[in-house]
Amino acid sequence: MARKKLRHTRICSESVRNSILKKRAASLFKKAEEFSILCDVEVAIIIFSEGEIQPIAYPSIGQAKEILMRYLSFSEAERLKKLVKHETYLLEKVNEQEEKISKVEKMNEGKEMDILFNQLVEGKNINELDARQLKGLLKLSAAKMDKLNERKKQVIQPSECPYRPSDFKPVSENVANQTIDLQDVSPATSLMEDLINDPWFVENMAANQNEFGTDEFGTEPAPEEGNDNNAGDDGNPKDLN
Amino acid sequence: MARKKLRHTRICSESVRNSILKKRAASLFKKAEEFSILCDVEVAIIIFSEGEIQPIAYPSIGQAKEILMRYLSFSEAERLKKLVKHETYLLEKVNEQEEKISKVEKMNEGKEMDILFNQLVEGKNINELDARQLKGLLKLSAAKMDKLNERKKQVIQPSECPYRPSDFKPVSENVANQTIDLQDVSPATSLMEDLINDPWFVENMAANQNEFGTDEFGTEPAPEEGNDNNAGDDGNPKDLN
DNA sequence: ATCTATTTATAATC
DNA sequence: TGATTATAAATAGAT
Repeated sequence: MARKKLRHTRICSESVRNSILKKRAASLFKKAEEFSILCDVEVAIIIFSEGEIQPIAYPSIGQAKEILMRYLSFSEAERLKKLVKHETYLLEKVNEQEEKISKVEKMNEGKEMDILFNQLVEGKNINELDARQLKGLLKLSAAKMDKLNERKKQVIQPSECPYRPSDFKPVSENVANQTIDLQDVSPATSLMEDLINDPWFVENMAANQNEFGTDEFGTEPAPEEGNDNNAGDDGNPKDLN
Repeated sequence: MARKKLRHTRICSESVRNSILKKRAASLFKKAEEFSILCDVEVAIIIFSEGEIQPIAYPSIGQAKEILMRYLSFSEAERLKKLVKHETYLLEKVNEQEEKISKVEKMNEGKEMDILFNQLVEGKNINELDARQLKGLLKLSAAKMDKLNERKKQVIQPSECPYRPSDFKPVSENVANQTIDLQDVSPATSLMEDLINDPWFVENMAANQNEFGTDEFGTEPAPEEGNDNNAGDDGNPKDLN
């Protein structure tokens, strides 16, 4: 600084200002260079001139960037942490959705089997089903059989449970209400009536005897008729496992 | 610089070096301040001293950070762009999953209605259903009615289609095979037999007459019996829309 | 820290 | 622009 005391205001003339800017920037960088060597420090300087997009930088734009990145590493790390957290959250959401789908699809499979079961009961030909459907139906049939056997034990040995258990619901409420009254007849008889009138039971019995898909109208009371017309079924189902 | 020409080598003494460092850093910042006012520029300086974690910065650590971030904005923007792209990808994946779920759930609803329909046919009491189930069943019943009516037209006017259409499958194949042969009897008769023996049709007729849930065994051929025991149903279903 | 002999930086001028 | 120069500012080393 010379000839006049330093001014603490902006230089009006643009040309002068630009001239001074160059000199001062060079000077500043020179001092920075000297400083960094003398004191063994890393110095980075960025100068943004109004209107200019590209800044002036020391030691160079690239090096300054590297130094500044290092300086910003702490807050950068925090920002990245948040972003990673958000990303993790989204991935978790995706996984949740996938689980939900597989759950619903499983439910769907169960319902499909229920429908197929009922269709079979109503007389659908077993030959129309594929292996997957047969497999699912066998599983469903086994479950229904288990329930029926359990009920059978309960009714055959009424001493342990003389009255109809409250949690037992006949498959067909109509049959129980109209044709049979468990309070009036012997349990064994009511069970047989119940089972005979239950299409599920009929179908399960047939399944257990390896005789799928009798071609009669399955929901019609079965035992009174001869079941000898198993049209279209050879009685030898393939091994589905 | 004074008393001796400037050294271009590192100061050995740590104490001296630190002393010089303070002076020079202050001087540098003073020049930077003067410069920024005089030339109307933004200046940011970062000084990393070896061993020190926290750097010395001008105009302040916070302001320097802001300026440096702006300087790095271009490469920063690119990084963020990539991250946002990844995030968008994940969000799209989530949306896809949600669509898939709603699709499967819709399918599920359809299957549930099918099951309910069959259960009703087998005698399930209409009172056990809730509004949603009734609504779904009404929809399903309407669809089944449409199909039946279509078939009715086809059979009543056999001139346009003298043989059984290949795409027509009786609901109960047994009934068609055993009790009725469409080739041998008049179309009208076979239709009536077909419909009378079809539990879906029976139930749909009942539904269309606003008489839900007769307490009889619904899969049993119905018309031969008096349908006057509509126990537990007042015949006035609520508006489900 | 303070002082001071020097060196450097630079505003104004050419 | 670039060089000159008078002078302000910076500062190494001593106190």
